[in-house]
Amino acid sequence: MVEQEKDAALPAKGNFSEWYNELLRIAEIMDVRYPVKGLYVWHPFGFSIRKNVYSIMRELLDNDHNETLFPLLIPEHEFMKEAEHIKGFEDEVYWVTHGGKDPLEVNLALRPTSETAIYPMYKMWVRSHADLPLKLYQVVNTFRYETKHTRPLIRLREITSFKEAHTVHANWEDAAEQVEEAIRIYQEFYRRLAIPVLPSKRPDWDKFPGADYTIAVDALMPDGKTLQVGTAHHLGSNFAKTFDIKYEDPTGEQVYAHQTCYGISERSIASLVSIHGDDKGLVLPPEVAPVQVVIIPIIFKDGTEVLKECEKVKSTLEEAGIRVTIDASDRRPGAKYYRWEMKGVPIRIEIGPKDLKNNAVIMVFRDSGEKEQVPLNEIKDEVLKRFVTIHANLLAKAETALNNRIFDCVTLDGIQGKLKQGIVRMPWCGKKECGLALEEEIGAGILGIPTGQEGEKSAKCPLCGTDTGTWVYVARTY
RNA sequence: GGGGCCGUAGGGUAGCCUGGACCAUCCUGCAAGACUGGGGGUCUUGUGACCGGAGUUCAAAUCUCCGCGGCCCCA
Repeated sequence: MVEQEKDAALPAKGNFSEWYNELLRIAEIMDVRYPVKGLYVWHPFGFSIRKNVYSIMRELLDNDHNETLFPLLIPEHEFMKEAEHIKGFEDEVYWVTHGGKDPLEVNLALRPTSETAIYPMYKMWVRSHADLPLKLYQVVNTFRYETKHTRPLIRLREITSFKEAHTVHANWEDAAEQVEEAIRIYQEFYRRLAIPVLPSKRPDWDKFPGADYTIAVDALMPDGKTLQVGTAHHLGSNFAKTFDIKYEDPTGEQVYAHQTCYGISERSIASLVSIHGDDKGLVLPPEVAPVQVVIIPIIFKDGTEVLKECEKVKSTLEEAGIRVTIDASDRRPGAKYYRWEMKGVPIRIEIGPKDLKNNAVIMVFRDSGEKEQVPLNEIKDEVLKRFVTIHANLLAKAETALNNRIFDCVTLDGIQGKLKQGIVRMPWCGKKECGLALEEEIGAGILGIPTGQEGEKSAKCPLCGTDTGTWVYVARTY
């Protein structure tokens, strides 16, 4: 057994659950040892990934949204206004009931999401059709008292990185258009992370409490389960009526507004880490890698010359805006390779005495493992060029992995085997009884109807036998 | 919702069944030093733990109960 665990070795990715937990620890993304169930700590390295990921989100939203910040605490009487909404959340709300030793006159909810914090203010802010559309977002923590198995970045009691947007529109159609826009933004966001996602319209029983409908995007995890990594909700005028959000239209009439909200959380990072990572650790798209290039000096006896060259290469790259680190610690080079591979650094540059002689460096790429010699004066261009191809390669790989694991089934026979591997697409008549019976029968969830679906071949609902042209995604979900 | 398993240094473990020789084993990490350095180096020295509380007992890492935390399976 020569292959005994070297100290920081990961379990194989095939053992996903263990691999995931170990990766978060060894790659220094999350520390799960905080002594409260479901609450976890971001390591600075993980937080740096988060910063890079969320700056993409901000870039995409800042086109026509404004960032804002609302309070964490919501008074009970506001929280309790929307009946459907309460029903959806009441079992998982944390309540603040005391100030010091004294009971509060009005209990305060820790936001599980911010509709009921934001909309009382929207009531005051929205006056005229000229105020619309109103598009705000915030990145905040939210709290849900999860009773199920909690998991870092995936199922949390404190969601630390909830990006929620809340928009107000003049009519239902404008709001519907905004929901589509939200899904386009999310798909672009995930494209930048090299993650393919599947948008679908959630079945009625699975929509956001208080919404007209919900469209969500799901990513496929390595173990074949899907992870819901973004949602967009058409709220109709349901909340507008409850919170009395009205505007004066051009004819001078007071009418209820229509609203949407859409959110993404650190589940985006769970999918990022899980989908690209491999047996050696993280694999990060260059755009979000905290360290984009690591330089490893190869030192024999006196390392002065080598280190000088490393510094020169570093400044060259930094001038091009690249995030570079030199690992001059006194570990063996091999140990450094493993360490930085674990951390997902897209490009490694090795510089030793041989390279000084050749006026070149050795470049190694994390995604493919490929090695090449690059002349000193071409380093910057090569790195920038490779950043592009690495991203393309990761995306292509992930797309292939996804497409290979979507299976069409027209009957329930053999469906279990497929569900173990990934997502099943099957006909469904659209009736709730059939949907729930199906979920019960196969022990998996209906994700929803793929958006933009039309002209599908007609088939029979495997439960009731009705002809239908509607196909749905079905999967085991997180 | 139901059932099961588990908790020993920063990480992984031995010891637990059958209480005593355990001021607790080994690997790894960490700190210091020396030789080293193109894929996880070697040696020396040092550092660090029985989840919390209550109970049983002459004696608890070990047995019992409660709490907290983790993992797995089924619905």
